[in-house]
Amino acid sequence: MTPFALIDANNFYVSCERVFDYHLRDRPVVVLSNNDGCCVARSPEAKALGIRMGQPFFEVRDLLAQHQGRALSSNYALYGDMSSRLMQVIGQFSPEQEVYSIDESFLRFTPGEAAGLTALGLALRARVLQWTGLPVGVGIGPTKTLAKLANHLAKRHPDFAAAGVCNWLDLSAAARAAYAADLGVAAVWGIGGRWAARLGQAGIQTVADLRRADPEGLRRRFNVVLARTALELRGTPCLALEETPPPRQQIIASRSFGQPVTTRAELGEALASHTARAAVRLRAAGLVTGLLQVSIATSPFREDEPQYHPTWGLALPVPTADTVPLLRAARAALGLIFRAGYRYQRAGVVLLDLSPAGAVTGDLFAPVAPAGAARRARLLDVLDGVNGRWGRGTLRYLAEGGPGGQTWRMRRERLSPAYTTDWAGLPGVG
DNA sequence: TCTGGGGTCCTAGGACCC
DNA sequence: TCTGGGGTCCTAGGACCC
Repeated sequence: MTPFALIDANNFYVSCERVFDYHLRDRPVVVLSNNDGCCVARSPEAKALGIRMGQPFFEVRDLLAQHQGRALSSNYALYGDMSSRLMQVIGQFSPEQEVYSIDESFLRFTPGEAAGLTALGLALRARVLQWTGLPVGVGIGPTKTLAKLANHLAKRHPDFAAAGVCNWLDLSAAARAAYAADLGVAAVWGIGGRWAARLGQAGIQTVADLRRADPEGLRRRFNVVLARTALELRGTPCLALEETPPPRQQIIASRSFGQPVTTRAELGEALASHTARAAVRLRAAGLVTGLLQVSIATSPFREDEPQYHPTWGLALPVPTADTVPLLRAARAALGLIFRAGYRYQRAGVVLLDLSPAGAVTGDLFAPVAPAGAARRARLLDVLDGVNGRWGRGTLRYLAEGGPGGQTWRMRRERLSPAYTTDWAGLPGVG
């Protein structure tokens, strides 16, 4: 049994702000989303006033003022900086660390370390507080899901809240059963409101119910994710520590408007700005994109108004991280979906089909009009190079069209090792 | 003209997480 | 009047290909 710990900061954004502003202590504080629209972090005092996660700010503005509360616009540069310090301190307690989100981290320990983990949790919590000023909760368990559950107890249950540490491994079987019977199934990692309702109808209401349920039956009746969750709750690990994050699949830049917009020009300006931001992040990650997707949408809250939320993706002629072709694609996509007469509330850009910059040479995408030996040789060359670097992946190449032609069509094929020796298997070649 | 399996890609939607 | 942003995974149907 290899124990896991989950460490996460309490009310992370608010706690970051409090480190630098003494006047924010001991009073209700919320941090707001973009456009100051919603409350995305709440101090304990704000939670005590009944302010919910994601609640629109205009609904709580008066309440907050009545209690001398403060509402802050978000400062992501600050939170990002505090996050790196937090992760660095946490990482001192185990060589095996997974940074799970901006304020959460898993650690894994060796079986031999299991006995001393409660003390380690207390020490970790004290050191993080002393070195960063951030309060954290620590949950320890034999699986990631149980570490998460223990963390939930550490932060919310009176038995653990004072220490801020809950070690599932230290609990007796009777104590585990009692806590599990006390917790609704929605307290489990991966089970949200919708699933909790569906499970409730099936007679599974508490964590204890879910631990009792037969995983194979859950898989048949619901899905494999739920079956895994049930196994993890019983102490059978199904989720591994992911020390190296999996490659990114998409980069999103989207925003709501402060007020509805109606013209294509306004949408175009917003999309240009989103595209530029996404391109900056793309380059920072050392990636290129092969597909840009644009979406615009009316406000789902205005049920009295006609709704329209189209999406359009355009393949880039050449995978790129340059802003100019991306801007051009975004404008073209907008032209294909824009309809006058709607009040649009948000616009966004998604970059998809990401691959490492420089992994494929531009040569591959140059016009290769004549079919034949030269072309095959060139494709084969590149395939070797790509396969060498990536193993399996997606290869894009020009199948038809030419420099003077009007049709530039992209074809894509899944790359498999066989293709390096069997070039004839590639559609459009030879 | 009909028959058939095995695939990929795209759009859309639902669910979850932080 | 004002209702976040950035991600993941899964499913389904239609178009298209071999």
